Amino acid sequence: MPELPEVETVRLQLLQVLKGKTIDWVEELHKKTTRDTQQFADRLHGKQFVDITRVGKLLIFAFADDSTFLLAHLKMTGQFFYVDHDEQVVGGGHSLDDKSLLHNNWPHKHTRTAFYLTDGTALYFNDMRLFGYLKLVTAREKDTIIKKFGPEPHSVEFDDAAFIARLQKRRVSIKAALLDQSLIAGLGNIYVDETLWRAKIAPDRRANTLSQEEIVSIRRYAKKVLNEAIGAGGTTFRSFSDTAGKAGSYMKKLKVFQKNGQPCSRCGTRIIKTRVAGRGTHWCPQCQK
DNA sequence: AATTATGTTGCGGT
DNA sequence: AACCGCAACATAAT
Repeated sequence: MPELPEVETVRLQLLQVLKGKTIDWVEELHKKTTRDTQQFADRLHGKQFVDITRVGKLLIFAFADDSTFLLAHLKMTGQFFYVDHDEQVVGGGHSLDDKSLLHNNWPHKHTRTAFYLTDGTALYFNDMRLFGYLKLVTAREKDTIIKKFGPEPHSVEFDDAAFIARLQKRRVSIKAALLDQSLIAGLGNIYVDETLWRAKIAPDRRANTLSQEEIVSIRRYAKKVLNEAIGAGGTTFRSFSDTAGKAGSYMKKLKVFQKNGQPCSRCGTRIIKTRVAGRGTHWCPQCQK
């Protein structure tokens, strides 16, 4: 599920409900999720949420005690759910009529970590495939990790010239390059395919064969696609909605992802699905060159 | 029923 | 530094 727009959607939802709340105790239902952190539960007792930020697809929780930060990566199947007294659920990737999400059914099969708050509400981290992680770090460790990320496409610090220079040293496909979070942060499989269709670039082009104009165009459309997807509350191709019932609507705007066999909306040629950079890749063989 | 695919990244080896 | 393949894991679809 989550690329930058989905993680941003989760961030905004969680910030609304968690800000100012204090953790009473933490239950680790599967140790792998917190594998890198000793005394995970003990260290979070009494911590008060003050902010949630995001770098690429990584969520960063800040507390009133700024000696400690909680990093959360959803990877493929991580989801946060916040359950309040009225059994209203906030999170990602669930359908509203799923009765297993009622308060008295938590934690459930895929809940890996549960945060019980002092006001009686709870935050649950579910992760079916166990790739995601929760990790406690110091401010210094957090900064070291953040430095490894490239700029996000919409960032004011994004330097087109530096991006061009780095891409022109890469002999891998442009698809592989755009998935590399150290070059440009936030794109995943869906939004790379969508960006390249809009920029009219074939995903298997070697990065170092792109012109400066083409690279600038990629950045422009990456920014546009991500911003539109954030505005739509993200994309998911399984049932998805948030408590307001509007999240996940970017699905309707997809041009190529999971559209194989359907006519390209620009030229009518059938969209194909091939394997590029080891990933299922959707594109128009006619208008992407 | 076995094989294949799935939204992400990190590692080890070249 | 860049790159490639594979690994982590669970489940649904073919």
